[in-house]
Amino acid sequence: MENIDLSACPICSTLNIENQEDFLLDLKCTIKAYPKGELIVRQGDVCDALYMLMTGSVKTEMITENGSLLGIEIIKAPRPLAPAFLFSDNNHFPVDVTTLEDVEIMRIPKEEIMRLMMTNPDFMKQFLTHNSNRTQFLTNRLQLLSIKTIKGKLAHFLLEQVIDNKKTFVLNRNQTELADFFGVARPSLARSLSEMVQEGIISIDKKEYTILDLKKMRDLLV
Amino acid sequence: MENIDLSACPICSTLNIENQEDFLLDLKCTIKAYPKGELIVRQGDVCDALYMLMTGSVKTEMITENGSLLGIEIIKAPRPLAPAFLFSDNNHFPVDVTTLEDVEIMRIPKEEIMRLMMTNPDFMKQFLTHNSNRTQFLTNRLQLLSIKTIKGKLAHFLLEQVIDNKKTFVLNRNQTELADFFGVARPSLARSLSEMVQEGIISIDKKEYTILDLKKMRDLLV
DNA sequence: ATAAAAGTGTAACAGTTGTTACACTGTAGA
DNA sequence: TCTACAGTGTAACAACTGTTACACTTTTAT
Repeated sequence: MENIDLSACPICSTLNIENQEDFLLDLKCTIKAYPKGELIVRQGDVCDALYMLMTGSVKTEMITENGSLLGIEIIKAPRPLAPAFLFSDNNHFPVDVTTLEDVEIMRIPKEEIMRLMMTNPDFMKQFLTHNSNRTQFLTNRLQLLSIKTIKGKLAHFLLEQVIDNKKTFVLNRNQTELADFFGVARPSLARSLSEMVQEGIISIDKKEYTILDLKKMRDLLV
Repeated sequence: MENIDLSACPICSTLNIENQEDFLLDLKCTIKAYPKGELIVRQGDVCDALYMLMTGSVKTEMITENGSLLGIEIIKAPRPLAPAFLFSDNNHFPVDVTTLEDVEIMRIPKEEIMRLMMTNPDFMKQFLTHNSNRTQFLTNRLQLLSIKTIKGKLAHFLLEQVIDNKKTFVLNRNQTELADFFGVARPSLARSLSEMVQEGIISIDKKEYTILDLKKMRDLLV
């Protein structure tokens, strides 16, 4: 807990370092630890406080009405969980949250967040920006899901991983998790992947993917 | 413009009526009118001001990379358009916005919104709540899209329209728009609808839908 | 009132994905 | 090191959706 680096947190980084000590002391909050592999929040749970992931990582997923899973994202500390839902009229968590390793979570009451925003304009701005970014993430997710073919989804997703023109990258999801993320069946995803390998579009080595043919890849989006 | 009822606006309703006059006079904003059927915002346009829909209605839709449409929502005045994106790091509109009738739109600079939030805690809270509600909407949209069968989507969507146990309701979308909303092909949607009618689950008269068999309807979600 | 446009019903067929099953491989823990 | 177990590759078949086409109806505009 002492070694938390608030400056890495997307909503707290503007708090002055000199204030950080006082900030943490003043803040009315509770910290709780959870072991690896535990379901810590259920879809539908009331969200009346900000849950800040201090250490470790978690995954969030949505259970659709037909019972199938939809992976949403993997969150690494430090970052707040579902900050947007703290203020919504229907303040319930939209996802299940499961720990991927041992984690610590700080629970900050809604009133405290309100107070912080009132007294600290930078915090408010950061909170807004972070929520906006989350919305953008969801919008992107929506776009991915609306692509109808699995190869199309793969192309969209893999092209997104290309940073600085580096065509080799490592994913943090295995095939099963990727299938959940896309909302498709695992064998179907495997089939599409192996076809893309056969067609010389990509190569795969464990979780390391390499894009071999950018043009063919882009064609999959059409 | 004079007959705008700010109290109906989800982010301005807490402004005192006595303030409303001054509020509108003080506010540095511009108002612009657009005719029906015009594309007024393109996906990707920079969003550096809050666009408040004052009169009329618009629809928003997303163009996926394969060129197909995905209808997002229909917005009626008064309501802000895409308020969440005003503060995101990548402040670009995620959707196309097209007018459904003659509209008036007020453009309020980002700085003005910041000022309002600083000076008016209620406004801030409302702004936050509204953005949270938008996120919830997107989450729900995500859930709808992740349902794999068209009948499943229809069941999810139609059951959502049942308010106060009233099993007859009027949709504000025609079949073509509904297909876009679901991200499916129009003839496919028509087929599913006519099958559901034949099976005695629903009846349809123009845009008026009646749920005849709740049990069968719920079974479609499994 | 009438023509043009938009929206709907329907069909045949192709294409893609889901389901289920099973063998195989890699990995982590005893 | 060995043993579970999770993860992967693959196949056959069923199920569902997309595509295309066209007739028909309703709405809109002149």
